[in-house]
Amino acid sequence: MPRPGKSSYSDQKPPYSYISLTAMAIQHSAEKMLPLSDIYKFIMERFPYYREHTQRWQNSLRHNLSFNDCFIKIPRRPDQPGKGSFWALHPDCGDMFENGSFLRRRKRFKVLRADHAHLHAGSTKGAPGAGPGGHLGSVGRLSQFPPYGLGSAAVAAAAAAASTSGFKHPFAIENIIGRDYKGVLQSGGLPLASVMHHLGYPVPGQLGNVVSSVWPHVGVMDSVAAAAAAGVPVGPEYGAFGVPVKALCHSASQSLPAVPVPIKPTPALPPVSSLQPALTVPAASQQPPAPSTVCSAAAASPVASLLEPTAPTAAESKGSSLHSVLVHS
DNA sequence: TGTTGTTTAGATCGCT
DNA sequence: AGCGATCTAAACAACA
Repeated sequence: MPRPGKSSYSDQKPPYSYISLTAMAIQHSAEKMLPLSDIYKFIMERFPYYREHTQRWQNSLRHNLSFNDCFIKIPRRPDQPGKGSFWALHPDCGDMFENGSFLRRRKRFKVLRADHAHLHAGSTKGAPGAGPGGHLGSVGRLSQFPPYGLGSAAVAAAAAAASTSGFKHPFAIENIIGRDYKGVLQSGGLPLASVMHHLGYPVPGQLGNVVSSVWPHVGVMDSVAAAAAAGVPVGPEYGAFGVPVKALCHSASQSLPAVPVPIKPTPALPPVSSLQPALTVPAASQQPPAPSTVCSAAAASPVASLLEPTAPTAAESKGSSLHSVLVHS
């Protein structure tokens, strides 16, 4: 896999995997979810390399969407007619990339299910031979979200939370598309606040307060300096692909975000301090206390709560015992 | 009919 | 060498 060098990406393949590119596109969107066609558009707009051989890479990209548990499919709302579903990032997948870098995944993201019997009983199209051994993905993911309402909103909220989790690497999404990311925060377009409000969370009136109080660990620094500090070659060519001069990153002194992520959405939230233990990385994950701990906390997000429907139907019960983990290699 | 989504299979590459 | 991640190709079904 080529690494960023001095030449432009315009004539060579970007060093990002399809998973990374897709994640970028989704993260870049205001709603933190995109239809397939918009994912195509995002990639083609930013990476001229992908303006050719579209059939090849788009097929691969679709394969990745279906295959990888880090992507969740969200049905369209009735008032949003169109082709295909929306795709979002699984709330837990923010910790998927090594040091937040989109150049490399540090571990595979998988959704594990305690009750594998449902895998066999609840299969949709039958797909003979497509047993659970190879692909836990499609049936184990969040395809059972309701086509409208809380599901999509919660996904957006969790995705937004995940996007602010702990990425600090110069190739993290904030640094790649940081200008827009930052703009969303500052322009009031952050879906998290509105969605949290929708879910009944207390939302500060001023978004600036949100940024400063909800993400006090978020600072602004020069991405080039960050890259240099990380020992990553940096060249001016990144500007062509939206890498900002100033990008968000996290200070080392802060490891936990103050985003309240209760197990289930409740009108009255417990004090953040009481939530802190739940926000820490589970011991089983054996992850260092990296700034990305919120990614694990996202497991307790509204999205995660949706994985446990209160009154599951036969189909919905496929996700009733679903939980996600980051599989360490 | 074209797009979207799923699945299978094989190849390549990097890491241990 | 073995394994996992990724890429590529292909077939097929469902849907707008």
